[in-house]
Amino acid sequence: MNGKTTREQIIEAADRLFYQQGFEHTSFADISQAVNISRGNFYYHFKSKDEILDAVIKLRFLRTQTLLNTWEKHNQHPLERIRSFVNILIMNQNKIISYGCPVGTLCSELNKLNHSAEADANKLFDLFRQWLGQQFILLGHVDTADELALHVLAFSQGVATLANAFSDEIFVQREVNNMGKWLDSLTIETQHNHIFV
Amino acid sequence: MNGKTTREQIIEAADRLFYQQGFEHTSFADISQAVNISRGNFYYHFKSKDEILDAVIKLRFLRTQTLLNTWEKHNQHPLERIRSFVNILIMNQNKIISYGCPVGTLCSELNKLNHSAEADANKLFDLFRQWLGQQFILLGHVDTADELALHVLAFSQGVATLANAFSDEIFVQREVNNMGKWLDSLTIETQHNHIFV
DNA sequence: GACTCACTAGGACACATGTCCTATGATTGA
DNA sequence: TCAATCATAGGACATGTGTCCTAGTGAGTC
Repeated sequence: MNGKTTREQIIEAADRLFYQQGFEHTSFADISQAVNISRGNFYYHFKSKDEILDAVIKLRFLRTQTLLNTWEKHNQHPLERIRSFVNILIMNQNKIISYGCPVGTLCSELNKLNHSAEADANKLFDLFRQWLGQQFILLGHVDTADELALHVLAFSQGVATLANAFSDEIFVQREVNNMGKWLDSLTIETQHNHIFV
Repeated sequence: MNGKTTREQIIEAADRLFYQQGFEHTSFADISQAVNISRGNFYYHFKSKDEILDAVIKLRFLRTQTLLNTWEKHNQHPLERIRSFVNILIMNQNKIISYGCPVGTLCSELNKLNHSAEADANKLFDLFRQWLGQQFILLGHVDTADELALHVLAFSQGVATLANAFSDEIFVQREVNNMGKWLDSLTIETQHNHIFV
């Protein structure tokens, strides 16, 4: 129909619905309705609901990697790359206000469900963490790179959670500005370091 | 048995289980087992599961109010009150690492469930927001009180989310220290203002 | 002792859900 | 053209769940 295989359509619909409604609260009926296939046909493509979850996490993982690579290519300066990350909050503002952060809310839910896929979901956080850490290393903050990475990550999670609870765009913009200034102050301290990769 | 009415026991068990397992994932069987009563007996005390959720949110709301009042009594200085808030992350470290923030995760879940109680749950956030704002006003930050309150709230949410995902105590302690320094810098800027209530 | 009433136990009921099975149509390759 | 494989539809099945109903218990009261 639209060039995508049924399997791909299922994964993408599941990805969207898991984000909007949560994993547990999304039924096979929901997904099959979204893809317009029968519920029984489902098990030809996936042996279980958990298998779909795995596929969704894998998809998000690959998408994230692609995104990070894009930011690296489009921004010579590590600081600008970090700004790209922070700017997701603006770019995806509407979605975040409606449904929160896709990564944070998924990890949180799987944690409560005591689901075995929790570790895989946490790897999404790890991906950002490693990448941000790498940028801070390039900025010269070798010793504190991981701490700074976690700080930026925590910032984004906090803003996403409250943006969702309060549906407040202005708050998001203001916090992103704050974070921008904080990033500036980091570079000023080490502006002698101009070797980037 | 232990001086509590059955109704109270149900609410407290539900409060704990909703926190640990999530609202939807907690069944009547879970709660009745925790309280040691039959599942059927349940509907004598509550007409529906949603009614239990309402009672749990109400309980949390009252507990929070009590907590905030305690902090006000025990700390003359608004800055110390705010520090008390930030220190929940340390005080409840183990729970937060295991299950995240009770408020944040509940609001997030109810949002995904499109549950009518979401608004009530968000009032828990509002309670902290108003209270923190009040303290910042007392500190002299009249115009930016609400912004600062949201900033501190977002901070706590971000730290709780990552603490849960990474199970990292050191990260929590470090971020709390950072926030402490940030609070110091706020007072230094306005240390001429010494009128507190 | 009879009565009331708060409280409890146990099971029935309808419904949704994840899973599985079988039959049928579509596509492909020799 | 025909057989084999892919893909799909539809329904069966067991299970768990929220909800509801009815019978029973036990303490207190007249």
